[in-house]
Amino acid sequence: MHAPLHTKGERTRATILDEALRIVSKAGLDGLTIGTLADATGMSKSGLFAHFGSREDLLLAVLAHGQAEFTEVVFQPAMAKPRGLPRLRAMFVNWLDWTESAELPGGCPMIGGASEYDDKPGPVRDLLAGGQRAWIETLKRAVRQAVEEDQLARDTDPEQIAFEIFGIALVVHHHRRLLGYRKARERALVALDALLERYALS
Amino acid sequence: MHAPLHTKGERTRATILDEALRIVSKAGLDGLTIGTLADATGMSKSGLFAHFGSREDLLLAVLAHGQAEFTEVVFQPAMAKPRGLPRLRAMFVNWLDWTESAELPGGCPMIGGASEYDDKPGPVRDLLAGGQRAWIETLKRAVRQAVEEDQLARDTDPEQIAFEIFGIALVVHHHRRLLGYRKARERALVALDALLERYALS
DNA sequence: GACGGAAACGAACGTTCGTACTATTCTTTC
DNA sequence: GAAAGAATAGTACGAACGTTCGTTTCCGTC
Repeated sequence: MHAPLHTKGERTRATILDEALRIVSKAGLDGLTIGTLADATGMSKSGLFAHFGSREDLLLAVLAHGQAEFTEVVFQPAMAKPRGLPRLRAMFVNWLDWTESAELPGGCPMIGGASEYDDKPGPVRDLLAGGQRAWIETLKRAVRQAVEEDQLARDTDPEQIAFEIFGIALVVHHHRRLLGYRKARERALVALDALLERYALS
Repeated sequence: MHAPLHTKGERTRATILDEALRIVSKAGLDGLTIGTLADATGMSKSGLFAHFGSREDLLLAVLAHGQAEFTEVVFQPAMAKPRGLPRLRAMFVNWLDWTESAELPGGCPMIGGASEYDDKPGPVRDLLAGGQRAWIETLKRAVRQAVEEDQLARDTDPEQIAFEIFGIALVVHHHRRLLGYRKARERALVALDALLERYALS
């Protein structure tokens, strides 16, 4: 799944980041403290701290780790699907799966981090925004390819679709996590189908 | 706008809550500390603290204050509109206005609080969830009335519409705040129109 | 198996957190 | 205007925060 990690430091660093991602998922970026992360990994604060040098660097490393996992779990499998709608649908479904993945007991760390850092300029916010912008571009590209493949109407607006898809994903996340809403996934698929139907070939 | 506040305590408590709501909007619920709130209001920590008795009670009071303002700014003006679609549209537009209101420099405190507390059971989460459930019910009621008024098809699914409307509001909030996306409002209105068009009378 | 560097530890720093107590100042009421 | 009570301030607390430092333990290499 990953390239082998030779040195001891790289291995523990990887396990730290795995654990940190889980904590961020549940407690948010603000909820990730050196002390609790040290306890969770069975390390000392100072031993763990030495791997990152500052808390901000830790946050950046955790988010980069999360983005890499997102790419691996959501994006790459979708790329195995045919261009256009099948790929777009796979991206969406994989995205929903990701947000309720067992390894993320508190939902997507990037979505959670977004609302925590949307008013805190700095590298963390920049990393989050960059990742999400890239993902939006990926969605738009899939829509454009669906137009090229004659699966959607030629006047389809990729950005509008990407915008609305993002909204569906956010409301699934929100309703399921805060409200315990069980029908979220089903409703999300209905919404996606309706959205794509809007731009169906006439 | 509000009932007059007789005692001094109630007045300072109100100004504290106003300031606290602004801080929560920008920094989140976790970002609201007794110390910073005391500084922002020009009070001492202990003097301010005495108004609430605990930090959790402070958070609950701030959220209740925010919910009351939401009702006043978003819900009540919409109730002045005719039943059905006009009212539903007003709810939506007022909601968007609310999230970019000048008094909320960091966006809607309830949306922000939702992702912070969706994995932290307790009174704060309960209050947030209760408020959002009530709002969803209000949206559904407006949709049902639109059906009764023969503005939407009889097989319209109010819950699906409320679900998707919530998603549009969330993505507006997200895109504008994290990504600085300027077209959010325009795209949201397009999305709402399309959503309602789906259930238009045939 | 010994050496050298990487990795982890333990203790302590200064700061801020929420909270508790006591004292002081200001409001309200007669 | 004085007494009573509410409202605010001052001080202190233990705990947790991120961070630094010197030391110790472990790993990889010759």
